[in-house]
Amino acid sequence: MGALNPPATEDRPGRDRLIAAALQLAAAKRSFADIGVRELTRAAELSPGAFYRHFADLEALGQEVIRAVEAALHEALAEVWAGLQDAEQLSRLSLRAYFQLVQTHQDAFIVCARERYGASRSLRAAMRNLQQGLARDLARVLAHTPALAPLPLAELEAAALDVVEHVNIRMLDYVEADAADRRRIRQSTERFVQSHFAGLLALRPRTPAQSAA
Amino acid sequence: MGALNPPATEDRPGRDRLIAAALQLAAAKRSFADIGVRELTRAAELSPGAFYRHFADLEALGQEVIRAVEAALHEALAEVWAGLQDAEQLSRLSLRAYFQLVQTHQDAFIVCARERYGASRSLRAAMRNLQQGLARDLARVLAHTPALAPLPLAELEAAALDVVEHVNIRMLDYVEADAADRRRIRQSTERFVQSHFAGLLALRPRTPAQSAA
DNA sequence: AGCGCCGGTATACGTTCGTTTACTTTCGCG
DNA sequence: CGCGAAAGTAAACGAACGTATACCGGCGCT
Repeated sequence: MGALNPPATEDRPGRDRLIAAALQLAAAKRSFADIGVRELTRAAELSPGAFYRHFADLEALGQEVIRAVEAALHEALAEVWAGLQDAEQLSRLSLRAYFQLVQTHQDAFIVCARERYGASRSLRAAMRNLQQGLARDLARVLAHTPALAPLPLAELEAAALDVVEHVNIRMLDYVEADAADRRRIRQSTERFVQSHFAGLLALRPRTPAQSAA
Repeated sequence: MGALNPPATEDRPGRDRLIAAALQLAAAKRSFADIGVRELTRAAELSPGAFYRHFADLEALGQEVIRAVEAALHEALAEVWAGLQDAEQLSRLSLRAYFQLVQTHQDAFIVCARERYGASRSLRAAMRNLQQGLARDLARVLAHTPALAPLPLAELEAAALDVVEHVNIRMLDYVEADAADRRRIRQSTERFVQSHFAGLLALRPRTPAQSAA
């Protein structure tokens, strides 16, 4: 997608202007559902009809943005996880990469994060999918750490999903905060992650052989 | 407020019809911001102008609904916490009361919960306030349980806020789920709470006394 | 050279909307 | 009884909206 990965092979300036304008407007207005086609084309300096040359409706545009965000997220985290040598650093490095990514693509990430609770059923579903995919990947990585390896994968995935959801929300506060608060939010988010997995282990019955969920 | 606490001393049928219709519409459309005055008055079988006899705008109506929800929540939880004799039962009983309340006032609770991430800055703030108040009350109760008493109150409040936020989100899934999924969601929410506080204790440097709550 | 598609424009149609205004009805109360 | 406030109505205003249609220039091909 144009706005995140510079176009390379594709060259559709009008389309890219539409996406960029949509991100700006949606970031300001809280959701794709809150922007109108006319308003959007006005911001992109196009005529109203031009929108339909590229998208069937605003939801289609939203779906594309979410796909792009998912790709960027996946790539960044895969890189972190590939170069990981110390399991202790997993949460710190992952969260660092995540918040960095958010900072460079603020609008896209904010808008997608909000869409998780937004008006459009299909965009909500797309975001839930994104989160579940992320949680599955994360759980696989967690399963390779010595501390968490004994836990059943399903439990790791559930916990990972809790974490992903929590981070999603904290990020919404993050982008609206000033520098000092941002540091605080990053720290408390990391505490949350640590604490959540620590609790998972602490609640595990003493003998790992016994498991009934 | 009319829709939650039957009117008693106050009798303003038009106003109550407006609130009821707003809850229905907002629950269907995902937010107060997505309904229009005309649409609302049409649903309430009033003329468009009638709305302004009762509210300055839709946000004012939203504020009132949030106040009512806050009152209902506060009352129900205060009752649970007052009659509590076993600290082990805190999370189970609180969540039971909460989900019960949600079930009987579905629309109001859904809409408010969503407004936490919604388009209106002031409604978002109101919901954040509600959550913080809840977290403060909860932290005070937690501070009286033997297991958590040694933790600093600020830490308890932060953890309580995490819990409140998590529950808020799970509830959104809850109301859209069928009976079987609802049971699952209630259980996993309780696991989350347990695990979160267990992790808080586990990460505490010097606390050999265990007895997980 | 000619054809067709792609991305763009201008324009028009019918809705829907928020809000204001001026008028009416009802009713508690001094 | 009379009157003022509260709660309702109808009607009108201009504005914004989504979408359809018809038209046009440039580009890539054959």
